Amino acid sequence: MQTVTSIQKPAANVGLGDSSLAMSVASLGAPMLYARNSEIYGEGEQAEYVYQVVSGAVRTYKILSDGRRQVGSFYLPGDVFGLEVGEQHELSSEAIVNSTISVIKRSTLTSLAARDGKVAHELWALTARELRRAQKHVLLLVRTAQERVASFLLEMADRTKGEGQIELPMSRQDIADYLGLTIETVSRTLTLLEGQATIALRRARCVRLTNERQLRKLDS
Amino acid sequence: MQTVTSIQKPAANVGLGDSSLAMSVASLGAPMLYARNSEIYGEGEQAEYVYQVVSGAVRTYKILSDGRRQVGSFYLPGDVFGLEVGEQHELSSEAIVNSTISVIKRSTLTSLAARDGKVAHELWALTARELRRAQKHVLLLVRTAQERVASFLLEMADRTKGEGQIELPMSRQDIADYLGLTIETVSRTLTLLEGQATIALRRARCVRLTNERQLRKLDS
DNA sequence: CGCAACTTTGATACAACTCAAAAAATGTGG
DNA sequence: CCACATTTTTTGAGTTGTATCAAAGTTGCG
Repeated sequence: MQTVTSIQKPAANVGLGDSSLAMSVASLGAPMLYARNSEIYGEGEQAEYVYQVVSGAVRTYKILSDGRRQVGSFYLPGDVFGLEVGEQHELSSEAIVNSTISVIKRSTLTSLAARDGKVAHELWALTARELRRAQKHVLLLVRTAQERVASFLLEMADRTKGEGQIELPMSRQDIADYLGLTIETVSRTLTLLEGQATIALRRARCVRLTNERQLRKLDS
Repeated sequence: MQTVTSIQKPAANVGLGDSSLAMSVASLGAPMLYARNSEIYGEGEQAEYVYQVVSGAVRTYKILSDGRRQVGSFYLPGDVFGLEVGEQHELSSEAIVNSTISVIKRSTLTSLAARDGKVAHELWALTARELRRAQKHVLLLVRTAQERVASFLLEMADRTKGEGQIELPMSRQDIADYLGLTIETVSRTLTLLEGQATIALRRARCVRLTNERQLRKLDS
């Protein structure tokens, strides 16, 4: 499960970064293949690289003292992750499914930033985006299970733009660890939402949002 | 309760910022007085200024759709807050007690940053610090009430360095809204910790950590 | 001193967790 | 392609930690 392969061809531009930084990572980065469940970096490791998902999906997480895992974020194609200001990675990261990840040396970006204030601002803005994401995560964790799941589904729908149908790359355990719930509660809540005809579960990892208005009411 | 007063003398350097940015805010900023419970800025307002606590204490927060309040952070003397990369403030902020706050125009800092890469890096680092704080907050919210309260007390002790004795500027409601609990649960948990001789409550807002080892075990 | 705000304590309710097992999906080798 | 093994997901029954509702103490200020 630890397969990591460098591939030669630059991947097609996923076209999700309108920022010059995301473009830089895409154009200057080396595309690498990570197998499902393989580690990309570990918490506490030197933060030598910055990453961008080309295809697939990534989770970042921490292991708590009691053995539970808390997922910090999910990253989808176009998303940049692993950028640190300090020397070490704050969380660990793994590929959720077989993924292509563009990898660029952090020093390349920081030396670019030293000469170009625009790049420096992009790096700052990227960290600020992560901050807003974490702040939203805090707000999520004080809500009910229904509200957390509804919010998660809407977020995924927004980010995948899959015409009302979401293909979830992650397991119930991943979702539970992101939402601060158990897999049983996530499963039960999805079943409940299905019973209300708020969503339709075509398969376990394929969700159709049949009543987005109702979901947004729960989210709000 | 909305008293805000500009005062003339620069406040004494609180000496908590070894970063040049904190120094810049302290030296270039205008000291202002904010009365207890007065708003410093509101969510969604233009983020025209950056703030540093000189004396007193500040909370940032959001109001949820159901009327509950979630406190994002507490800021103590030396702490910089209200720095945004975007145009608007993400949270609201209020003085917890009568406070002196040093206020500086954000444009002053950003134009400094445009000429001095060191300053640009400081701004970035400050946002990264907020990100780490928010990530810790996420981890806090998935733990038990005892663990949350223990962690909060240790954090406050570290930040106030009050010789094992903490003078809390904030109410039980503030603490509850920070920890994602009710005031009753916070109160009961403090009583429980007191019963275990883990802490001593000299007065409601004055806590002595009598068994820090036990608290750290809960925090871990 | 006396009132208002804050904190603590008590009794009960309920949402989410735990433990357990069935059902469904996924992968593997013959 | 099917039979089997494994993993993942769902469902069920019972428990528990925290919330809610209610009231009694405290504290601090005007």
